[in-house]
Amino acid sequence: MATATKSEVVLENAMARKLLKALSDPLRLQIIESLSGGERCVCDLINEIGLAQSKISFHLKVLKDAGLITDRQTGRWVYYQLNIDSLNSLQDWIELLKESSQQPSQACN
Amino acid sequence: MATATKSEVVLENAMARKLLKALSDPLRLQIIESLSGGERCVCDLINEIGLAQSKISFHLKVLKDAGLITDRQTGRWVYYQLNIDSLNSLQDWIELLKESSQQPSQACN
DNA sequence: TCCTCATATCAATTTATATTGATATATAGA
DNA sequence: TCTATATATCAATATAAATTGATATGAGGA
Repeated sequence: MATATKSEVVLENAMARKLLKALSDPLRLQIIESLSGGERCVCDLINEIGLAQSKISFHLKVLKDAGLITDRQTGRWVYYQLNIDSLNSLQDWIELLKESSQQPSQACN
Repeated sequence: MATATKSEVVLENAMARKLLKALSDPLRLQIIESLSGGERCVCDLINEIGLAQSKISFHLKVLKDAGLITDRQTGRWVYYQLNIDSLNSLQDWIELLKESSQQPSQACN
């Protein structure tokens, strides 16, 4: 069983909060799922998902601010990619939840 | 590496959507984190989190509807508990994302 | 039966978030 | 330098979600 100090848990929670918020929109999930197929430029996403460019850009920014994706510019194109580290963090957070809920339960009242 | 059929992936996605939405609120995360310490009745949560009862009840409903928690009534008390299965589903969904992003990337344009 | 307590629900309001359409920026090529 | 293209940003609006305070439900005990 992994161990985590209290301050590590607090950090995990803060990060999880940010990631979960960013993942709470269906359109952003579509983007994430698309990016799980590999790096894509914005124009690819626009074609694939079939939505307004400003909309896609807006949601890409939210995902990027949360650390879920990274970008890289080449000429006029900007390529976006999943950030696997952030997915690992989220998995770790869930793992911690599961672990602590397996401990003997507290008295209630 | 785990394998998943296309329809399984679609199901995973639909479930992930629901779970992530429910986890996108800070108060609900507090509740989840509290429940990770074991089963709690509503009054415990109210004391622990220090917020209005209607607020707590509202968010508990959201979490329950998403399948993240279960409840059990004893007399006048209702006890809530984390649903580990839902956490496993979420982990699986993240795992799928990670796996597919490790495959050779698609041509872009 | 009546009262109290734990919890749920509801309507009104507030607050947060997403969408839209337009415009700005910046790069590449003519 | 001028034009076309890719992407980002912004103000206005629309939509969705959370909060509040009040009331309803339903169980247990007097």
